[in-house]
Amino acid sequence: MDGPPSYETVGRLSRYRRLLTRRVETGSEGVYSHELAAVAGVSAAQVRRDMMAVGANGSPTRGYNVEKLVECLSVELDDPEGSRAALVGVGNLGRAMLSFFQGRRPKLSIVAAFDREPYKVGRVVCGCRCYSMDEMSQVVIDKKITVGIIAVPSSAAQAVASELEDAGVRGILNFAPVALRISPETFSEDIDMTMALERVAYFAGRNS
Amino acid sequence: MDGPPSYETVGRLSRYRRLLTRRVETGSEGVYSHELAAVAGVSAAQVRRDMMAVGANGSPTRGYNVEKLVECLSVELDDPEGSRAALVGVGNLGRAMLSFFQGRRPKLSIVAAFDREPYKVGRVVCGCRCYSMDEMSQVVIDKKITVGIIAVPSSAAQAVASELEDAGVRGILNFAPVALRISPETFSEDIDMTMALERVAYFAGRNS
DNA sequence: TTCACGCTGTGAATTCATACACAGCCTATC
DNA sequence: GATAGGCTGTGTATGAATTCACAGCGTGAA
Ligand SMILES: NC(=O)c1ccc[n+]([C@@H]2O[C@H](COP(=O)([O-])OP(=O)(O)OC[C@H]3O[C@@H](n4cnc5c(N)ncnc54)[C@H](O)[C@@H]3O)[C@@H](O)[C@H]2O)c1
Ligand SMILES: NC(=O)c1ccc[n+]([C@@H]2O[C@H](COP(=O)([O-])OP(=O)(O)OC[C@H]3O[C@@H](n4cnc5c(N)ncnc54)[C@H](O)[C@@H]3O)[C@@H](O)[C@H]2O)c1
Repeated sequence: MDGPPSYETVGRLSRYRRLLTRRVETGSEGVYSHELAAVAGVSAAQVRRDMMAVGANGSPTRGYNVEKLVECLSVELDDPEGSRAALVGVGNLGRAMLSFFQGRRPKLSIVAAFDREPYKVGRVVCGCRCYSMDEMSQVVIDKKITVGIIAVPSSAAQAVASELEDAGVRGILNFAPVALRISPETFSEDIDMTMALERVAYFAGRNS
Repeated sequence: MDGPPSYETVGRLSRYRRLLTRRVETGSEGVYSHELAAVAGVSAAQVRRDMMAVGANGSPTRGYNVEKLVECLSVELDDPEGSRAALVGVGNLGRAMLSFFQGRRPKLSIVAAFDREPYKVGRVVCGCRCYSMDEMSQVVIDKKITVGIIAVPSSAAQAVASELEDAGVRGILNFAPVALRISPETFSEDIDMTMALERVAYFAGRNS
């Protein structure tokens, strides 16, 4: 079970790091797989498997060293040069994203926003400048942007995805409820909030 | 492979319905599994399996009747009396949710908002009244609310989840990046946007 | 020094979702 | 009426992710 961490593993690694970052502030030295498992909401065996995937090793008596582990996870997760993201669609959701991610993580930040509405272009939202769509390819190159976030209406999502790809972006986080047709070179992940809410309503009714 | 639709299947059913709703407006009579599969971004076999799960059947020559199918999916997905949701945390993300879901679907709507900030209580945001946290148990009963949406900071998420459960909610959509400890009676789904963005950045770098 | 405990690391088993592959069928066509 | 084509419905296979289960080990106690 070696090789690069899988899709699911990478997601959990991200969560582990966030939880451990909190814990390091409380001054804990070590953490056991079952402790991390409890706060992360997974099994202890799962945690140990994930640790194997990043080559972290713990001691049977002290568990995993928290600081070492955060460092190890960061080496795996963060690009050494950092990653920069562009947000397309400065609407309600887009503004929420901008406000949330501004200045949160040095290695991963939203450095540009795009919108087609002329009255939004040129404005600075949450410390992030909004550009016109025409400027995308230039801005993506200048700012070394590798990630795009699509927060436009679903009717515009496919066009935006293609523009992002053409500009050189290699990862897309898509909030629009459409299946994007993109090159297999480009990684994409969809977050469909409507689907999620409908699913919760479905199973809430079933568990009544 | 009978029995109730699985977690993943329910999610796809929701997506199918949305896609088919658009299609019915264009006047299409029937749809083949491979057509629906293409727009949904899944395989044709997957579509047919999902159709089996809801007991929908198509004809080898005409495919599935679109109107019948939407009806069939709605019978499966929608509670006959409708589902009503409460949003907790009228911040950036909460307001985006409110504006997006207002008046969108008759069988699933956000009918109340809650926040602890006194200056938000009593205001109407996107047609939805904001209540104080003290009013939760009463409002949940009065409005027959079965679903809760958690959009508060992660430090407050567990407390809010417990309050929602105590009030009688049986399904929770959680945006805070913490694993909720809730009764197994209650269904919960997490949407962790930070994790999703970190994952996209990770695989974007890898596919460079 | 010896022993017992509890955790790590990991092969094996299990579970679950998805994809394959084809029998059966309906329709259109000749 | 016979035939060919293409799609549905589904048993089976494949593949991936998770869990089980335990050997190995370091530590602290007796
Ligand atoms: N809670 C939510 O907000 C929510 C929930 C579920 C799904 N979504 C999805 O997220 C996406 C965004 O939702 P929202 O609520 O922020 O929408 P919104 O209407 O508030 O914002 C959309 C923004 O995109 C811009 N835009 C439109 N077409 C564009 C184009 N071709 N190029 C560039 N910019 C363009 C608009 O000017 C606007 O600023 C939608 O696809 C929606 O389906 C949102
Ligand atoms: N793009 C985003 O907005 C984004 C991205 C990733 C994660 N999240 C998560 O979503 C959640 C909400 O994010 P946000 O950006 O909307 O935050 P926000 O700070 O804009 O809003 C939080 C709201 O919750 C209210 N609140 C705080 N404590 C409360 C309590 N105990 N009871 C009731 N209300 C309370 C606050 O008054 C505020 O209105 C957070 O957990 C965050 O981690 C958001």
